[in-house]
Amino acid sequence: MTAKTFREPLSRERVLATAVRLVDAEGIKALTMRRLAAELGVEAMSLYFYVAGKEELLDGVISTVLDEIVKTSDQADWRAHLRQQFLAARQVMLRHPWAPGLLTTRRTIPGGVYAYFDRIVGTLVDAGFSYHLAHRAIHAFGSMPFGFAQEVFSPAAAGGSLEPDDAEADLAAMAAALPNLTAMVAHEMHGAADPTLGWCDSQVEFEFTLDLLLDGLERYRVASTSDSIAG
Amino acid sequence: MTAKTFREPLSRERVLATAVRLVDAEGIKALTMRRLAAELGVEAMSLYFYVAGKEELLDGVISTVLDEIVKTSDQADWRAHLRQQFLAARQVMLRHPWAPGLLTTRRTIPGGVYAYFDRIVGTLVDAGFSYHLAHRAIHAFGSMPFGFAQEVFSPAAAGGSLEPDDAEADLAAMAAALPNLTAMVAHEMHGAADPTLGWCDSQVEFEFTLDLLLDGLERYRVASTSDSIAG
DNA sequence: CACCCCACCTTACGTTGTAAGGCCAGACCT
DNA sequence: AGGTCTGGCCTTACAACGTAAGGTGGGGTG
Repeated sequence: MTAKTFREPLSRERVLATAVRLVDAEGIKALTMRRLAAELGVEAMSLYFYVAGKEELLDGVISTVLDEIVKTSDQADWRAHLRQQFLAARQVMLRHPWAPGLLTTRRTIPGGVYAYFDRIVGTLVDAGFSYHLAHRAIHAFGSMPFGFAQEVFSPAAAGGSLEPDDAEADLAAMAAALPNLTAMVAHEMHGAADPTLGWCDSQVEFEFTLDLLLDGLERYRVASTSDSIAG
Repeated sequence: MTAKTFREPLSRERVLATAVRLVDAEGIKALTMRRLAAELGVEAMSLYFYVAGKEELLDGVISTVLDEIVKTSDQADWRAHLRQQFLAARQVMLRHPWAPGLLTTRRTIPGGVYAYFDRIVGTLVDAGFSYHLAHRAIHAFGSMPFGFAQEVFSPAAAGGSLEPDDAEADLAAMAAALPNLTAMVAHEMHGAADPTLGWCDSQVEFEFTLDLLLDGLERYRVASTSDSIAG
């Protein structure tokens, strides 16, 4: 009877969850107050009862996404632990490719992030890091705790689609203008096993950079602890 | 005579330069077509003669900023060379704190960036890097060639101002909830020589991360060259 | 003198976020 | 039962945005 007129009552969680689904499906540009309201079978102004405004909506959206990173690693070694943690975060970001771009443009740090970093610092200190080195490590990690690296060469994930365009049209001209880059691409494409992955496997790159940082930090950690023993 | 009515004719360069100055002064939000036109003593639609639209304007703005990175290092050692290069880029980004955020949200790579990266790859290959390792290095650098690291903890540079707020109000509660983070802050603040710099000197952090990456890559380079000799 | 076209302007439309206030069903009190 | 309150949603309205369409005027060229 009431099937036509009945409507699931709104809630902050429902608004934010719907917003995430909307952005997943149609991109960040599609997230307007009116569009989101329509998605919920409601008028735009009704959202303001649960969200202070557009800015707070966006904050809530990234908080919702970050809350998906719940994986608590079972690894004992600090390197393996953080590695597993950051890779889990990366899986979340792959589900929401727009999230990194949104996160970096937000000027308020969403709630829960501090607790997240507190656990990371705890892991480092427990492993023998000084607070000073832990601080450095946090900075060095950059956005990797959130599961993404600054991929300047493929910002297409932020919204639009990457078109190959007339890439092969003037390949000769490109080779002349950019000799090193074209040589590199040629070398890397050659050994590519799976062409569907493209010549640029981000997963491998992500792990390489991550290990580079972890190994480098481990070296500092060992050096500092042996210092304190020797000196 | 014509001082009242005379007006410097528009040009793409003048439009973009004025846009950069406007964003420097009033933030990215202030960059609207009408506002920029007013800044040039002109109507909004006149800009479309020199810029296809808002998106192309933004692309042009970051291109203009990136063009400021012209410093060609005189260092012979690849590490010192790239270090000097990236630190010079950082100076540019410090002049335009909004640029990193804008760059990462753009979905088209601005012209000139490829040439820039081509030179970096050339530097690496000349230093004995394989194309494979050079590729890895490019990814590992992330946004550092552009002079900035992903600073998740201070996205305030993107627009708003960071207010200390009631940070000291419930410090005890924070210490309980975030024991590791508060301990780290306490330790780091203790040795701070210049309190005006804050306890978190980004310059030092930037260089630390940069050296971490450069040293790590150097290790890979040496390992690969000794491999090719030994094997 | 007629013409044209470059560079700029006028007008107008659709869309955005959101301020201000209305409306109505159910809860609650008397 | 009737009056009042109020939480939850809607209506209306406005300023600002990007930009499509077309006008205009003056200097250069035929």
